Amino acid sequence: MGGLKRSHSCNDLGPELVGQEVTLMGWVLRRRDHGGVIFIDLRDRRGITQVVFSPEVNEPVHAKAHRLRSEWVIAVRGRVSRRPATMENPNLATGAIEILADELRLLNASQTPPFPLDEEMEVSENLRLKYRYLDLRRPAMAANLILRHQAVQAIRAYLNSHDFLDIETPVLTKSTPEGARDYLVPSRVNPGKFYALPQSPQLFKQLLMVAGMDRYYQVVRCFRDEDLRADRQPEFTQVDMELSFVEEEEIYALIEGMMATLFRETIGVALAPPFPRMSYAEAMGRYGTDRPDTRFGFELVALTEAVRNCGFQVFRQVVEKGGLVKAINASGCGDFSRKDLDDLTAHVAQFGAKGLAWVKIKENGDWQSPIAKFFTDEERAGMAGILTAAPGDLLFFVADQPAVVHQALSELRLELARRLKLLDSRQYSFVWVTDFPLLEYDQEAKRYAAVHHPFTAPQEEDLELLATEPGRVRSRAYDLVLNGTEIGGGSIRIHRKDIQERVFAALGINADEAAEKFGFLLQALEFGAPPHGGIAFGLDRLLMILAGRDTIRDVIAFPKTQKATCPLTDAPSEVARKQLTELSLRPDWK
RNA sequence: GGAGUCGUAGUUCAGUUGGUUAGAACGCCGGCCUGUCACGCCGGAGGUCGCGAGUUCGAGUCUCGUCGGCUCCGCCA
Repeated sequence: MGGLKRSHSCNDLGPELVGQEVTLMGWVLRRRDHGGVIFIDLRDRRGITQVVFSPEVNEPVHAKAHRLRSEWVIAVRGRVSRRPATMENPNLATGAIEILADELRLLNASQTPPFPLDEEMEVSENLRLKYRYLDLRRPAMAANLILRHQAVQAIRAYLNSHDFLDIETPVLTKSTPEGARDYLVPSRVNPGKFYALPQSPQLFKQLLMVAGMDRYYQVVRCFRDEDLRADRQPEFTQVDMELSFVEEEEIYALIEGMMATLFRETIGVALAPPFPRMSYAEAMGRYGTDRPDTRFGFELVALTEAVRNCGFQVFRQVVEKGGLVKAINASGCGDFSRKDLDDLTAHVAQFGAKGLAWVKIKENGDWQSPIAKFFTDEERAGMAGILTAAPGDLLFFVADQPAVVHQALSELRLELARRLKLLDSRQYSFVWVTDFPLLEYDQEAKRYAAVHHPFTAPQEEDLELLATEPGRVRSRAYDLVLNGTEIGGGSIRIHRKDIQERVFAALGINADEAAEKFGFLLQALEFGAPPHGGIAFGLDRLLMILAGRDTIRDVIAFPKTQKATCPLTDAPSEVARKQLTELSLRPDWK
């Protein structure tokens, strides 16, 4: 750099520095060449400063500036100059000043970038990922990484001040049954055996509690070999924590404080804890999902009893077969077109709904609906009353088995909210969802499976149901939901071996299998395991919401495509035959 | 495993019912320009229409397959 040293960033020059000589280093964002005078917008990750090359200041330097191109890396030495009042740029933090260049060093040239970096133009994701280092130069993307840094710092500071220890856990660990598909790593030293990458440090953090560490946290990478989504990557980051000698209330308060700190210190939003709470049963009943978006209404209303003996066969038969009939009052949507209704019907069809009955309430209260004729006046009035229907309203009904009704109406209310633009990304609606079932019946495997994970404690008063009606046992698990996204979840754990064994029994895991898969945990529980519990947050999802983005890829420096590839490095890739034989792997696909 | 959608210049897109030489904007290259900040003006270059078959006198356009991006279902304790 020829003895030059950067004195300031491209964002911290103001009128107070007028007359001072500074040296900036950065990338050429744009060149405006007027022949006589040349303007360069110089960019680094902190901001943009205008540099002026004038023949009156330094003719050779001015001549040199003609050659500058986009994304060239340069060093500029010059004097800070106040801009004439009419030429200030209010869009730039440094818009009151400019640099009169007296020296220009070309630190590196650049090819013309494959896509423009200077605006918010939508560029194909493939190209952005292939040239991610260019994509990340764009101020919006840089801001996401900066936000991520600030968020992690705020969380660490909060947990450090609450006496937590940051302890690392293994990345090469043991594959365990249940849960997501594992990423496997073959062991060279132990032919035919495999490590698994952790889906979460669950067992290790429990062992740390047995070890007396009391309060543990880690910002930790986790791996799940499942199909990707906008909010799911094969590797993602958890803020993982575990505490001894606590119960639910202490964890709720701790986390509410952490969220308040996080939101204040990153985006300057003041949250107002405590957050509302809702049981799983209530969430399913009112919203049809265990992660309700509580920013808007359109709640589900049960009509099963009201239609049990009604004249509409479709509803009656569903009820007779043990199904549900539920409805949403899309208040004020009576002007939806036939196409709107068709689109919404198609939308709920993807979630298994065989139909979507609708009713428009006319000015005189009459029903405009394909199904109006199947009901008596009394039946219509009864349902309208339950739904508090008023003229101009639009009612939607779904009749089916409970899971279908709930999913269809849950997705319907989200789609309605999107269409009506009710989703304000600057509104932050938290809710704790509690009292989850401990187990659910897996139709395919013909056995019960853990809703949360197998180490979640059952609620004391439901313990006796474990052997008789396992599906009715409630757990001490909780999720924190923000704007319809599950951002974190955890539970009070089982710390007694006898209860852990009873849960394994309910899961159909026999003693031998339990010993083989989790023997180390069971043994640890016999060596003075303290009562403990914890929670883990999906850092990427949390950041997506903080950044107002709709995919976690935008808050991850180097994410993967939906096919789990990396266009930048071309991972995954083939490996040499020798590498496979060293690992005792004998591929048979060629 | 399945559904949808997109793929045309470096980028973002348009391209009619299948019809002659595939367009625009931005970017790029050259020239002019002393106050711009998405500078302006003049000129120019730039295309395997993702790939492969098929239908047709003729395919960017229709059909089938395939590859890739994205969204979703299943899956994700």
